Amino acid sequence: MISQQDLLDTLAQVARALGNGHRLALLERLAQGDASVETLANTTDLTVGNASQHLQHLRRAGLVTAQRSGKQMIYRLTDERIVNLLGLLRQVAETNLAEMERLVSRLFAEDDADGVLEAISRDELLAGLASGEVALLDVRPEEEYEAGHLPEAINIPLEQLEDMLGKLPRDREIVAYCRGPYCVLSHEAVQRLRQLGYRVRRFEEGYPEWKAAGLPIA
Amino acid sequence: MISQQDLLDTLAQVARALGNGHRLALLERLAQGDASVETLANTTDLTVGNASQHLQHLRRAGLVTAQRSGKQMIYRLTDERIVNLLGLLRQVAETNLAEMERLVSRLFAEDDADGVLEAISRDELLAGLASGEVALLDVRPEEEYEAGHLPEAINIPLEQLEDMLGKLPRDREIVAYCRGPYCVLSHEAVQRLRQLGYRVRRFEEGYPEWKAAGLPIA
DNA sequence: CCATCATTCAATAAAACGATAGAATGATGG
DNA sequence: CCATCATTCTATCGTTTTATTGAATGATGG
Repeated sequence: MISQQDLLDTLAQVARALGNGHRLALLERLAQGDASVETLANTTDLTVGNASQHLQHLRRAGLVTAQRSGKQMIYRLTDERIVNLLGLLRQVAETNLAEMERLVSRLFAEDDADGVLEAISRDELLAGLASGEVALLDVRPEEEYEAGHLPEAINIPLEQLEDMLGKLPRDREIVAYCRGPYCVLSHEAVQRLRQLGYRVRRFEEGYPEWKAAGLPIA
Repeated sequence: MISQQDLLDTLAQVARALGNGHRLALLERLAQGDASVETLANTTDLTVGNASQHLQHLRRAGLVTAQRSGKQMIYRLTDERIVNLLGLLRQVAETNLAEMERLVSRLFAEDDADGVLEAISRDELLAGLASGEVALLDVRPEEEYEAGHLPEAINIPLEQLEDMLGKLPRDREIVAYCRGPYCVLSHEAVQRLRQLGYRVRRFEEGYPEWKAAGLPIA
């Protein structure tokens, strides 16, 4: 006989798959685009063997799928909603766990005592784009930009920021985005561009959240 | 120095708190309304000590809060969004984990070979209520009904179903609901009422989801 | 078919988790 | 203040999870 508890136990398996920082890092990386085990291992600072093991765990939980392409295994998220799930988990954690707020503020707000770096919300960004008052800047590595980006976004990887200033408009406010709410690339870019006199803010989300919301991508 | 990984590790702690069937059962019970440790232990088939331990775990993760009331500790969900989080987890699991689908169908669909018991969605229900074509039936125990229920819902606990048929209208379709998608009470009620000739369907969600969506409650 | 490369599997040890039983704490009513 | 009740804490043991290591598998190009 089947009870409701069996369902909850199975549900718990899925939640347990999310219950490891390394696996969350793998999922966040996969939200940028499909990748091989080696790529995933490199971008998450794991050994290949360890990454493989965590990916199997995620696969058993139905969160990722794997497909062979030549010598490599290419992993991908099974479902766009996983990004929504992570986003909601993040929101709940930030609201209700003091430790979380402490970490977030230490990661981001240290150089922002006056709050001028306040991030721009999705709705504000959509309005700014519609009115043509905002130019979008993608500061992720070129590879991730190529795998998908917000419409009309200019790509300047953070390392090359000062070398490619010519691509940035001076007549509009710039909104920088990167991998997601916890990615520091856009935060760093905003600080450096402000020093140079640009009018620039950070988008509070990133490419994966934009895509998971069903908004158009390029 | 703080890294993004520290944030993900903290986030993983919260996810790990969801990674146990008993704790999910406790959260589902709390979604019906606040409750004492003893009540929670009884409704989830745990010993009091064990329930207490799991509740501490949930509290450390920021998912529940406790407040003393006389001799008892009353626990509650810290955040309505936790219901949304569980709902999204459920959706992702059902879509991507074959095991999950198998369990759900074995729990519900055994006596429903012809699919006539198909559940009604939230949008359909709202339309039916607006047009007055639908009467709502809450088949949870009276105590949970009293703690909160959908507007205009009639309460007939499942055990007393046949004794209180007089409260049910004959001129409208009846929609039965209970604790949530995995709760079997409304499913059972629909089967028994159909045998008696009533026009009745099951609401595919439950009271907590309705409340978490910000819809009006009584 | 062989050498190579990417990935997975298998075995191990350390750490974390989960259930239980019994002691300790904290509030209540006499 | 004492007895009682609800809950939490402590200690223990068996199970599960995690990282590491090295061997095995599977596809590729010569």
